[in-house]
Amino acid sequence: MRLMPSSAPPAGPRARATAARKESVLEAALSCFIERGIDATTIHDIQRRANCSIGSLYHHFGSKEGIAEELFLDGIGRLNRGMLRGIRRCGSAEEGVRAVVEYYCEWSTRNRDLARYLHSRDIDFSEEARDRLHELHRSYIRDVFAWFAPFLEAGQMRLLPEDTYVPLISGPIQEYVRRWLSGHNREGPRRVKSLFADAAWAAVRSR
Amino acid sequence: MRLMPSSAPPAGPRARATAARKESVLEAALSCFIERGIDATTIHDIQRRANCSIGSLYHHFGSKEGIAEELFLDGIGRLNRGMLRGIRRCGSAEEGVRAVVEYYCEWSTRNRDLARYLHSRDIDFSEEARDRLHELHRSYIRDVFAWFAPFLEAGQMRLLPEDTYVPLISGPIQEYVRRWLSGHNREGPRRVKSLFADAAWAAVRSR
DNA sequence: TTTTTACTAGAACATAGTTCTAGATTGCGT
DNA sequence: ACGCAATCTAGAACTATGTTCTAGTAAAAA
Repeated sequence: MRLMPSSAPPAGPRARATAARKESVLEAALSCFIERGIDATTIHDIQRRANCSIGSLYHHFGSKEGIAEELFLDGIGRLNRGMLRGIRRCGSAEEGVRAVVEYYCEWSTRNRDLARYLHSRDIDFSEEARDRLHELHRSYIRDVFAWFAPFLEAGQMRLLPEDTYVPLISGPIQEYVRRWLSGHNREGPRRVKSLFADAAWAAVRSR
Repeated sequence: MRLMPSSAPPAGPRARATAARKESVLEAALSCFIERGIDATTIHDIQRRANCSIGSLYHHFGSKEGIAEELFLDGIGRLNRGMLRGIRRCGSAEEGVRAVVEYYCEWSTRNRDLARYLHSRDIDFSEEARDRLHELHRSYIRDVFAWFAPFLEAGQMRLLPEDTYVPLISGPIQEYVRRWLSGHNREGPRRVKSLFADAAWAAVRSR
């Protein structure tokens, strides 16, 4: 039995081609979903735009819903990883909290379509996808809290119920971005970034 | 030509029956959507549960999407009206802000299914439904701001970009509730209600 | 080279949203 | 009371689309 590097980019040319194919399908799906809506997008639309066959789609994703779920989970994964990198560059709790808000602004502006899609969280995900999502979220939260823990213990931040930090810190900016993406607000998030960063820090810093 | 009271409950027994039928369809649709997801719910499911015919469904709502949109808009309407009633009972800016947070907690707890559905905002709405939603939202915001205006002018609240008040005040509690409804948080919002009310007021009161 | 696995292809199928025509019911004017 | 018009209901027929299935191809393993 031969061991493979588990997380690094897989070596073989076959595996590489597969990954590229899946990637191109997700890209095609995203642009269709944004353009016409999820329901109105047919498998054939995706297939045409991704230049692949029906069989290929079903081989890799199992169903249309499978594509939608993968796109969602993949997007959340990217966002979380980027966020963590941003946080880990910081040297204080305040910097960390502000980084969360500011990174979210930047990321949503740079990845508008994906951000828009991630805000359209459906009831429609399968049990399995929901579980994967929860697991993804839990491990992300674990990492984030691990980073903040020392600052919490050092008394830089208030002690609050665990579940309230995320809403307090990123609730406002998420809501702002959501409104912006769906056309309610004129101004993009960059203009109000520091205002929301201030508010986030004020909500969790110790008094 | 006979004038009708425009918003009051329509008089005729026919109109009453129609309203009841539509209501029962929306109720049936909601329970199906929550139980099986929107996509997995068939028109026939709704029809069976609402005890009506296919023809009737299409006569009143035009399409499955039409039902979903109506349910959404109707829900938002209820929530907004209740919220406004709550706000208008208040006598100060602080009371008003706290009322927003607290009412949202109460309403979401009492109307879990509907709240859950309202959080599943789709990309899939039609242009028309999106317009109606924006109009609904604009008129709600107008009313809320009209109530807060005197307090703002009296200097009880900070002067901020218009689009930021809603996210600052209700962003955190909305995010908390969303997480709770989709199973991330154990505790319902009632326990953390006053914590979020404090934070909301702190974010917008003048310093 | 042979064998096995991973992948692609697209025609055939089945399911579920929608349309359409006919008919029932209600309210109103006469 | 009666009939006309409008509103509403019914469900079979139709169509669009998600999915399955069988066959075939290319790449890795033995």
